[in-house]
Formats: sequence, C-alpha cells, structure tokens
Amino acid sequence: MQPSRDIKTNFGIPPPSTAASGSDSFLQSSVRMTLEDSDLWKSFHEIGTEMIITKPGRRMFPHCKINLSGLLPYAKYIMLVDLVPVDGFRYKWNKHKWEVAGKAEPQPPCRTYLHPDSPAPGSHWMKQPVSFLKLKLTNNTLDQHGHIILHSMHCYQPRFHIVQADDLFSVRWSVFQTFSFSETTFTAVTAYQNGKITKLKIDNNPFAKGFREQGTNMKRQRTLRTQVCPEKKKLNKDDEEAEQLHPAEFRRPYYEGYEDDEVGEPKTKEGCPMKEESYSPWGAGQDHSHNIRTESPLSTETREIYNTEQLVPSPASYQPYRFHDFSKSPSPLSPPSSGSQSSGQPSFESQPLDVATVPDQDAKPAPLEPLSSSCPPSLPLAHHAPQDYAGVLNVAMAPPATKPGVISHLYNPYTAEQGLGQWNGPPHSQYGSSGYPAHHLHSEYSAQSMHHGYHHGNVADWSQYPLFSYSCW
DNA sequence: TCATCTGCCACGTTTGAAGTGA
DNA sequence: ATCACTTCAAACGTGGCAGATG
Repeated sequence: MQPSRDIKTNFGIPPPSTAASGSDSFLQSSVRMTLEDSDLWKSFHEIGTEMIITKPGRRMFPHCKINLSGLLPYAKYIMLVDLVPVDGFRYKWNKHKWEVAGKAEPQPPCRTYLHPDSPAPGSHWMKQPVSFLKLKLTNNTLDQHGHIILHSMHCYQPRFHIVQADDLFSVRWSVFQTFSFSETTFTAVTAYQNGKITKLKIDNNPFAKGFREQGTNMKRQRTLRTQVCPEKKKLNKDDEEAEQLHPAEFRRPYYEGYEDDEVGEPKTKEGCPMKEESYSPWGAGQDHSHNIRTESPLSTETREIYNTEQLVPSPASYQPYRFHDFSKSPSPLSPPSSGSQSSGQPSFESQPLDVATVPDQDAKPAPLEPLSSSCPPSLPLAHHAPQDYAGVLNVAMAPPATKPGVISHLYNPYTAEQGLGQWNGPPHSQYGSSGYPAHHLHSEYSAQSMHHGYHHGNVADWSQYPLFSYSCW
C-alpha cells in the first residue's frame, strides 16, 4: 500500500476551452489531499473493510477524514463525497474471504454528500482535517433522510471532490478535482461477516466501547441465562471457524480473547491456521476481480478517464476498474447482462428524476410530502421539502452554528427512477475526470440547471440537480 | 436450507439546554 | 445584562442477538 499522500495528479489534460476553466485548472493544480487516519484505514483494508449499512442509516467507521493543502486561502471551495461501486459484482462471505456471488444489483439512487461547511474558503479547509463524520450509509432505497444508499454485499469506494466555487450555483462553472484512496474501499454489509472487522471496529470506535467492555458480555450472559439451546446459537462465521481452531480460547468471554487476538499481528498470523489472504477479502476477491477484469481491458476512453482522476496510487487492482463498465466488456465470471444493466447502463436510466429536500437530522424535522416520481425535473421544485420515495435530496437547513444560514449538508440524489437519458451525457464523459469544468463533466447537469433557471434562492434548490452519476464511467 | 436482513437491546459517547457565577 | 463555564439529561451511535425474510 503506497502512502495515501502520494496523490497522483494529472494536470496534463488541457482544460476545455471554456471561460475560467483554464485558470481554475491552473490554480487548483497544487491541491493536495491526504487521508487522515490512514493507518487505521489500512488496518481495516488489510482485513477487508466492511461498513454496516442499516435502514435508519449508519455512520462510516473509520470516518472519512481528509487533510487538504494547496488551496487558495481566500477562494471558496465546496467539498463533496460520493461512493462509487468498485466493480459490477455482488459478493458473499465464504470461508474467510469475499467471493464474487454474481452480478451487482442495479445501482441504487446515487447521492452525493456535501460537507456542511461548504462553501468555505481554502484557509478553512486547510486549517484542520475535514471530517465527513455525519455521512451516513443506508440500504434503504426509499430512504428519505438523504443518506447515501448502498447495496449490501457490494463493494464501494469513497471519492472526495473539491470544487472551487463561491456558492453551489457556481459549481457548474468550476473545476472538480476528485481524489480517492484505495484503502477506503469497503464492502457494505448489513451484518459483519468478518469477525476481525468487528473486533477492530470495537477496539477503535468509542461508540462501541460498551461492547468491548462489560456491556455485551453482561448482555450475553443475560441471554445465556435464558438460553433455550446454547448449541443452537448462531455463531459468527469466523467465530465458528475459530472455535474449531481454538475451542478453548474461543469460549472465553469475548472481551478476554479479544485483547490478544489483534488483527494483523504476527501472533495472529502465526497462531491462526488461516492464511493471511483469507482475511483479506480483496486478496481473494481481487483475484477474482483480476481474472474478471483483466479479461475486460479498459477501453481507451476509460483509461483516459482513469488517468484524469486524481487517484492515490495503490496496489489495489480494482481501482482502474472503477471506470470499467463491465457490462460492455463481458467477462466469464460476470453473469450475462440482463435486466437494467443489460444495456450497459445503470438501472435508473430513462427514469424520471426525483428529487426532494428533507431537513438534516440536526434540523427540526419538517413534514415530508411525497413527490410523484413522475414529476419532471424541470418542474420548479418547491422549497418546502417535496419528497419522493425513491430518492431524496437531503438538505440540512440547520447550519453549523458558526455559519448561520448556510446549508448544513446536502445529498445529491439520483433516484432509481432517474433517467440518465435526461442527462444523456456520454457515460464516460459525465464525470470522473478531475480538472474538467463541471459543465463538461456533465453537460446535462448544466442543461438542467439552466433549464430551471436561477429562481431557486438557496442551495437546497441547487442541490436538486445531480452533480454526479454512477453512470459516468 | 441457507444467506441475508431487520428490529430490538443495553451501554457509552456526544450534544445542547439549563443552571450558576463572575 | 452579558459572558464563560459547569452540569445533566436526552439523543445518538454502536455491535450482538434472535427471529424474519426471500
């Protein structure tokens, strides 16, 4: 794993010949981003990071936290995060490793998380690490809270976008710079599959402290007191194996065996018959992916896009494939194209845009009204939180105390019903190439906003327009 | 039958309102 | 009256568990 700060930049791409693009590109060429808690991320990555996703929404752990430098101190920037599928597969946890279980589910509504401080001057972003602590993940495709929707048992990677813009209305004229860190790749799960991950999380997450200490064990004891048939108790998959391997140790109370069974420690490697790669879903999974993907060479344009995104170089082989439209490049292991992806396009193509605003959790809850999914995007969406059930736009109207009146955070949804046909930018050109003005990334993005005009008086309205789409690669 | 998902639980942490004093 | 600080309760976030679901 190479240092995350070793950011690969690509400024050799001539900026499109549009106003302001050239200077923006130049001015932002020195922007550097590093991942905070990189070691922690790597610890998880070595095991195979899993992120719990729940219907009400779950925070990420480790949190997405970045350091920025090279920004213009007085220029304003917007920080965005989205999560992109690493590949087109669904995985399953089997015998200590992740295996390809089939073709990925159709993409859920795509949402982008806007850092609540946005927009803020470069000095603000650079003075301290930028945390995306409140970013939440959900598996509820009908989520109305604006959380980022993911599929369980699928692999994702966060992307961080920096946009120099005075406000959200300027975004489309601005240059996007996109960064990603290979060690932040994770598998979304509804329940932990790898016991090592659980342990690592409990050990590092203050909120889980109760489980590390008495709480869980006490509860477990209470449970056992009322147990009907202990041997029927379902064990964690790893624990089951561990019990076979170390029956005596396994039966110790959880917190006892925990301390001396640290993940990644040599002792663990030595003491556990399981191969190291068995703990690394990407060791195993990547092998699958390798096989799959190397047989699906990137197209020239795909490679170009890959090159234009600022990636942290990584041995993680899946990264290049983030732009790989596997449906266009069938591979032996990829199930035959069918359904929504059979055309090589995400499932939400040709579906009407659905957007809605909802208050941030921090804000006072406002009644949400259903918004017909057939509501055309060109309709002036009301400020009073229209809501649909397929995708929502989460706009926090409760701003940070230090910035009254400023949007707290925003999600940018593309609903499952959203028609990319409406955006109809070439899949490979919509996005993903940092250094490109936003309107070049997504021509329809601009078109839509222009279509709407600027009658919206706040960022919430602006947020109704998707900034990113999974279809872009 | 199995893999996965869901709701609930109890506990620690965080947050912000209320109280207090300078 | 204002500000800074402290206290405390409520809300939040967490992983485990058992049962439900497909």
